[in-house]
Amino acid sequence: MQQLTDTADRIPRTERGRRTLRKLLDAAAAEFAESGFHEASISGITRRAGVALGTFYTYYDSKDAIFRALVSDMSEAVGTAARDAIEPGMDPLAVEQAALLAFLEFAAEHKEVYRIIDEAEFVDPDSYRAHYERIGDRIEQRLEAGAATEELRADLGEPEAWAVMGINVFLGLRYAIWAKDGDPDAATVAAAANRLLRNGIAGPDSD
Amino acid sequence: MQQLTDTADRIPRTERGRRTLRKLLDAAAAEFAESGFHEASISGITRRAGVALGTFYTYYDSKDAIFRALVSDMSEAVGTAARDAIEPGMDPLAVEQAALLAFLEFAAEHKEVYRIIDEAEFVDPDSYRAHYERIGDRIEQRLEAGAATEELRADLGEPEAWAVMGINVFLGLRYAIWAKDGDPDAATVAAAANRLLRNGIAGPDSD
DNA sequence: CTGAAACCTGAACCACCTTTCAAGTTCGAT
DNA sequence: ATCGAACTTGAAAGGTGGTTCAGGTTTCAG
Repeated sequence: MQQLTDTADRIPRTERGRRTLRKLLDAAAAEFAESGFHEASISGITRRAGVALGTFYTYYDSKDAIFRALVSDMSEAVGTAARDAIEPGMDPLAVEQAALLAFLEFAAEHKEVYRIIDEAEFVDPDSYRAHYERIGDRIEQRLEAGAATEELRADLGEPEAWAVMGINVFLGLRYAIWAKDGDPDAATVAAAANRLLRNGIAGPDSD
Repeated sequence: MQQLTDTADRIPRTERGRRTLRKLLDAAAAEFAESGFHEASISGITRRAGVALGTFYTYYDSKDAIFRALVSDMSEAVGTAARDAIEPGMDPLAVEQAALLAFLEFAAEHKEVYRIIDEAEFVDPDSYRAHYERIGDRIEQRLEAGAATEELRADLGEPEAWAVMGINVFLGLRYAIWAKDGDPDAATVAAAANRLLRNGIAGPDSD
């Protein structure tokens, strides 16, 4: 879409510039979350940020560019939230439970992140795919580490990692983004998912 | 967005009209799949369909309207594909495996369905949510039926249903939409998922 | 055959929004 | 204090594409 070395965003050299850049990013997050990428307008972003329209182009080359910057930020924030929840010494299943719980809480707290990353599927498909592949890889590594200590089955791989990721994302969608009155709380949901991982869903009469 | 009884699409009364409507729907599916909702243009749709621009408005009130019609069609097609895979007499875990396998094959065959339904999250959020809630409900019913015969655990509910749905959707994303050379085939993936449902992922040393 | 309804046509209208730019203001190193 | 660079401004250019509409063509029931 652009030249080779074009990273699209300019690094501000003064304090005022840094403040303006931050205001633009915050405003863009709010605007994209509220209106979606295409309904969002640059004039909407600059209005929220309290700067003139032209100022936008001092920092970003296009609407796409600021969206990409936002996706990259948020993708990292999601990863950080999950990683921070993991304490050394946890067994592999406890790790998965803690990661899911952290994710559910993060998603409830930052619904806009969910929406913006989802919309990247259409605005910036490469980042979208990279986001999920990165998370999938990380889960797969955790599963393999668990297999190495025989606390998890030995035959776990990419399909199981994507299955775990799917569980997490859909429970986030249902219980964080689409939360309803009377829903179980995040810890209860995470515990249910962990029971599934621990024992499966088969019953007493299962064979 | 419109009047009360406005269903937006007009039912053709002549044979020619029915042919034109079908051409428009097919063209719209192709156009939306290739370009996404916003990049897609009505003139692109009518060009593909081989009709004049104005003809579009004989059948649909807006770009949104034909998109909604498409989402509704496709949501139904996904449900049908899964349901047709289920044979009477299957035990509950075999049912889940068959449904997933059918879904993976359907998704690989109709990648455009995946994309269009996903994009409904932004173009027509109510349909998107309705789509997943309907599928979630159906899975939950299957789990409860399995619990009733004690072939599945008794404590399964909505969280487990959404977990199963998440597994299915993400395995579809990874192995149908983003298929790579050297990937396991659909049956292998479905079997891996079913092992997870059957036994969980815990290993010999798990407690 | 006939005529009214259904259907088709495509140029033009129009609203909206991204992006540019020339001119003015503020910052901060020296 | 000074001056060049950084930053800001907002009007207007330039494009795009959804939607309308008046007039022509086709269909099909009677």
